[in-house]
Amino acid sequence: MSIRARTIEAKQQKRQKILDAAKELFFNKGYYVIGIDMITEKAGVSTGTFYHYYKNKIEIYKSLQNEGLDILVDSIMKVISLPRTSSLTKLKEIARVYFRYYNDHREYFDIISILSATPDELKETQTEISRIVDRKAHSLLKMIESVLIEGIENGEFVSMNTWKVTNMFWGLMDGLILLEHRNNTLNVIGVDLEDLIKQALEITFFGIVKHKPSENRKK
Amino acid sequence: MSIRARTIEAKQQKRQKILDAAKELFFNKGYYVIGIDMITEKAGVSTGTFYHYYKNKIEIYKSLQNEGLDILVDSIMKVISLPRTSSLTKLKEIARVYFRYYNDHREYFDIISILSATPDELKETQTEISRIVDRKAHSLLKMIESVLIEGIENGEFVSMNTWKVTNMFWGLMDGLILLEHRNNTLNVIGVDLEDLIKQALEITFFGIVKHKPSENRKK
Amino acid sequence: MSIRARTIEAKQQKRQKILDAAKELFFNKGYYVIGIDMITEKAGVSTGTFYHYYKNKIEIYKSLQNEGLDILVDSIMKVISLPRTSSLTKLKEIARVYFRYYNDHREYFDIISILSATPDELKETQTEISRIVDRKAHSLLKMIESVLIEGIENGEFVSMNTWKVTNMFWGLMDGLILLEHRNNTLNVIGVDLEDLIKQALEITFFGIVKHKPSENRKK
Amino acid sequence: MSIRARTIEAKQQKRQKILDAAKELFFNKGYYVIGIDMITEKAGVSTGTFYHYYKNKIEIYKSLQNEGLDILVDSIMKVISLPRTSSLTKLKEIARVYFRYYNDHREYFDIISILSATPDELKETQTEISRIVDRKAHSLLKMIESVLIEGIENGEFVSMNTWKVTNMFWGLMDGLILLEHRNNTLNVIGVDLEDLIKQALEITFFGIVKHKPSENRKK
DNA sequence: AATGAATGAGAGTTCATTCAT
DNA sequence: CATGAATGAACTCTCATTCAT
Repeated sequence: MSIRARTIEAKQQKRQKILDAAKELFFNKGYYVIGIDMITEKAGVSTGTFYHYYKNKIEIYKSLQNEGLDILVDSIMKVISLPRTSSLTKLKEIARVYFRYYNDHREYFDIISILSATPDELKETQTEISRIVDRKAHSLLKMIESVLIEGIENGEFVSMNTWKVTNMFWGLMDGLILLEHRNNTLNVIGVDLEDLIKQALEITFFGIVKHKPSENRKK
Repeated sequence: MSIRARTIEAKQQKRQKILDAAKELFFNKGYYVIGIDMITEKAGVSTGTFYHYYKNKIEIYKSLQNEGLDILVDSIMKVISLPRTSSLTKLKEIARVYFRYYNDHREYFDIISILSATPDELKETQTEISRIVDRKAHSLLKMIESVLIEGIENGEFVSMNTWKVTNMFWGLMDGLILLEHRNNTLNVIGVDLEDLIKQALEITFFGIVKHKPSENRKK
Repeated sequence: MSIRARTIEAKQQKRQKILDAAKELFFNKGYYVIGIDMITEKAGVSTGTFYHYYKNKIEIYKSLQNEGLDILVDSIMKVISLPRTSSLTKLKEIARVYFRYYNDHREYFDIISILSATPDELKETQTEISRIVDRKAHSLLKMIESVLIEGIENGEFVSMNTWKVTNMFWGLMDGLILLEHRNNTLNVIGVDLEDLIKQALEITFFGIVKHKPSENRKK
Repeated sequence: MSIRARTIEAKQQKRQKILDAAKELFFNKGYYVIGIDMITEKAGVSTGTFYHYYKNKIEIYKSLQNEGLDILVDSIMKVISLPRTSSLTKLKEIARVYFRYYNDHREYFDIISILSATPDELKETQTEISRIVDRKAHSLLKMIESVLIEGIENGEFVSMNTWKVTNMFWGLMDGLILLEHRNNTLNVIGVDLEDLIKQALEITFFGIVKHKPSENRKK
């Protein structure tokens, strides 16, 4: 490895070090409580270095969203491109993947949670990374919508407003995970989150799958 | 009405005016984004007046929690003291009441949401109002627990850790409402929140009600 | 006593109550630390009432100086008008009286201490009471000067700049009392303040009394 | 001198510039009258810069006490370590050194004056510098006490409570200097402060030195 | 005469961001 | 590239004083 390469790598490492420090801090305390100084101190760099790698406080928050989204998108892409899999199964798999993501990358959860209340500034400011994140989140939902469209086309699902249902589907998962995120006491009575999600989805999907006459769901 | 009485009322009105301004602002933008100046400007009072009525920023936030909780507690009390009502029905009624509360007093939702992420300061500072709010929230859950205990005693429910189940029950409702709160698109496919809550509770209660042999729940 | 008289008296009492509260507070904590609210609360009156009796914060401080000075001036006047008393004895008596004043009215000491560092505002603002206090303090020194002049005239003292010596004489006493005021440990080795003052004055007076050739300063 | 060194020096200079501005202002007007803005304006720096160098208003005041104490302690240390000098002479020298200190560093006098009334906050807050100042003041008195102990051991002084006498000794000097500090008119009649201190100490020391029967106190 | 609610300038302090070195 | 000193607007909060009742 050349010196030049090592230097470039070293830079990337520094950038990541800052991001990691910010990730942990934002996750624990939230956007407003964390100051730049706390991040630089934890990362072991100077203020100037911070601003060398990130334009401002909002930018690093967006970068975290970006990083977190990348991991999630990757996992969901894999599910969607599964061959010989029913659309309903894919949706269920997507839910399971999201749940796994929550379990394995808890640090990102609060930060990416797309629909969650984001700092005001985040919404107003439109920087480069900001647009990337928005686009990525949008494309994530578009990917899910494609499953719904696929399902309609192959006769699994009834006709529907796919975009609205996509959003609702995501919101449902998000809400249920949040439920556990806030009070991890669900399994007290033998119901664990994964099960709850499954059942909640069943209820929801009841509305979108094409019913064979024999099927009956009593309330 | 005497002059004196009119004055006292006027004072109360001004206090409320400040609280209302704060309520709307906190609701829309969150604790950290809102400055005292924004509240006083909206309320049409001076900085000094604000601090005449509220000790500090945290205190007014707590006051909003208090006010919001009072409305909710009142409604739930009424349900609990219903005569000739099964414990299960009471729990379902409590859920419906909470949903109604969310619908009618949306301004308070983010602020009181007991399990939601509260500003760090709120947790640390222990003022008078702070203790009142904590006690009130606790007693709210205790009231719900009493329904569970009642249900166990009259043979409706199986034996269980009532306190943990109480928390779970509340978390479930809170999570589901939040789900709608974030993206109000649930009814797109004909499932409205009230229905969803009902069904979610059915799933949950399946774990705690005593089953007669004839009852069957197919999944 | 008529109702009117009783009312007037009541007013005086209220005025005094405020002054007493202020006296104790200023004495313990100093001018800047004490707020109007502390005074009114201690006195059991409203803010408005305070400003009814005293123009502002400075004014009540000056009033305390005035009251304190009155007591002191009275005592010193009595000494000065003593018949058949040498000027030197008078000066020594004045010192003793000042020492007694310090002992009996310690609350006033910090406040009146004429030469002590007074709040800046006090020096700059020129109100009615302000002028009275200044005049009174000045006349107190003038009274002392008169003893010196008397002493020169009757041959007890050498010729001198009486005004400067007066100031020095007062400063000496003030400084010595302050010495004790700050660390009341003088008597540790058997020297009590009264003695120290006496001796210090002896040293000082050695410079102003006319020495007979035979005189020798012993002890 | 390297660029780096020049920079470090520049930083120290700026820190000192702020301290000097504060010194003069505090000295002239007192702790409460001086605002941060006055200091920064005089020093020609911004508010932020002030807080870059000093944690808060109390801290810079303590820093001044620290700086002032350092100068004084240095001088007194030199006296104490004088070889072949009687303990009584050392005490007298300490007094002279303190008087010189007062003369040469008048700016510090009000600020360090250990026994003087310090702002309430200063007493209550326990910061790092706060502890340093307290320790330094205490060790200053301990140094003086060591002279007394030495004097007792070598038979110069009678047995006594050395700690109490130390405090009294310091208070005596402090009081006498304060006397002059307030009204610099002592020398009006040919008695200057240095002389007065000497004489006052003679009186005091008369109580602690071992008297040979032949000794007679004259002057 | 008495009240205390209302005022608002100004206090001390923080912190995201810039820029000379 | 990296530093961290410097900035200053903005923040929360205080308090002497006023004035309608």
